[in-house]
Amino acid sequence: MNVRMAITPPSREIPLAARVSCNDCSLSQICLPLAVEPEQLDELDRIIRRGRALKRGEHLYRAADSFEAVYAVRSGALKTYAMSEDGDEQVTGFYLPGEIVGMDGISTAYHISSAKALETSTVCEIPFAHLEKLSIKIPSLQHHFFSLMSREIQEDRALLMLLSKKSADDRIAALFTTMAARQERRGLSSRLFRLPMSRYDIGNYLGLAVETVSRIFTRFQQQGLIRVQGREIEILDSERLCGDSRLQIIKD
Amino acid sequence: MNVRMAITPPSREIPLAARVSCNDCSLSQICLPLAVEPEQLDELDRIIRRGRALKRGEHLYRAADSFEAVYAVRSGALKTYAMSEDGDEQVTGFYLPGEIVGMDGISTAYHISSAKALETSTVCEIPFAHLEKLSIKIPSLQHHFFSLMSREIQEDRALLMLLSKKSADDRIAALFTTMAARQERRGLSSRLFRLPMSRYDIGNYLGLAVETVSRIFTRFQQQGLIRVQGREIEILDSERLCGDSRLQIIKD
DNA sequence: CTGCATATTTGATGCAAATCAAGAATGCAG
DNA sequence: CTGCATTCTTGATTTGCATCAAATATGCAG
Repeated sequence: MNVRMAITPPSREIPLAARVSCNDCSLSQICLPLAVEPEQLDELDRIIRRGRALKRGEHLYRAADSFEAVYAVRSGALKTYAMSEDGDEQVTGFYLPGEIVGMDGISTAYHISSAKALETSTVCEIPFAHLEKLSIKIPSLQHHFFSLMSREIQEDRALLMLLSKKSADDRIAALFTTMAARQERRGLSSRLFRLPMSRYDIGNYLGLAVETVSRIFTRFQQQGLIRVQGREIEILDSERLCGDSRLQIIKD
Repeated sequence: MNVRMAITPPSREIPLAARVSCNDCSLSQICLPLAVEPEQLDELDRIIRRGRALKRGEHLYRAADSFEAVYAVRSGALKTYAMSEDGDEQVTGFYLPGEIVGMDGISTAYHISSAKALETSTVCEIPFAHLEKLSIKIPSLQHHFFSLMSREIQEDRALLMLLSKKSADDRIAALFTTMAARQERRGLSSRLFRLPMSRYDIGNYLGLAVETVSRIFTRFQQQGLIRVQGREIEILDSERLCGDSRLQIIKD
């Protein structure tokens, strides 16, 4: 009955689809399985379609596609964006490995935003109808899912605050801070990381012009807060970066 | 077993708590009960604590309060707001009768925002732990709740778009449009209504200075788009208001 | 390696909305 | 009704960021 493979295969180009259980996944402690007891993991495993691959620029789903599933990012990175009637794009989020994308659309039965790979990525597909059924059998899964959606709301709220009250400096600083935190959650360095998205996407997400983003990156580097090398970022002074990117302007 | 009162009592100062069933509530078709079959409504009724009253300015909950319940607004209006570390307030939403408030906090077990009555209001309290249990027995309720949270996400996204891409004019126009739609949903006039919140709250919510809000109200009136009388609003030209509050500036 | 497309940086200028500063209207307690 | 406290409106001024324009860097197809 137990179809899991005991050991992670000996590396080198084994298609991810071959990993038939969440058990074998290095992300299990930050992804859906964390809400499921080991003995129930099989049930979750059975409904998940693993290892769908996406090339850079490829869509996972588009706005108006019917809503069928949510997706756990396994590798790479995605952005979600919405289009207003008058055609301009708004980036609404970035999704890194271990995070769940696609929870918009539950209420409408179709997606209201599109999701696009920022780089070569793989995702695990979790059909939502199955997940709902399973949530009825596994209360902790239901709770976890409520919780995930609630967190999504919280993140949007934080972004709202950023966009309506904070200076361009504060917004960029916040981006670095949250990226660092998410790196850390995955067990990676929170000091040194690579931004998966373009300056354009950053500007769009934070409600700033590309030029402004670029200027602030440069200035933060001059102020010794970070070191920038293209998309590679090193946080040099997280204190000043978090705390008072605004105050120091007043002082200086 | 059936403890419902058959008929709505003959008006005049009957405490709302006396209405012991959602059945008797005029909002049942837009509130939680819409997700529940009549024969299961008793179960929902049993877990709801009805008719908690709030005076203008009173808090329903505060940030950091432990998260115990969500609330259906019965009458009046509430705002939710969050506080950033540096002390400034961000209004994150307004809640009208039939709407559910308090869904932040599921993931953290404590509220991350505060909810305050904008005017004398009553709410029905729905303990979340009970709701989760009941959702397991009533799949349509679980789905409805997922759906509500998803809609909350969608609304935040729309607001994000507004704040990062749109002019002050567009933001105010959007506020009128969504308020009108919500009035309509309640079966009230979408043309003539009263804003429950102050200019200050509007400015805060939309990321604008109070002065800017006031100026735009005045100008919209001069342009014949609306009629304003304090907090009373009459929509005179919803076409132009929705469509092209920006375009007309270019033309004119 | 070469060349074109795309992404990023840098500088100069303009404007939408914030801020500063009063004044007017409204609400409410006594 | 009177006076004080909010809330709202209006005008003058400042400013942060967008926009325009152009140079430079980077990636990648052939």
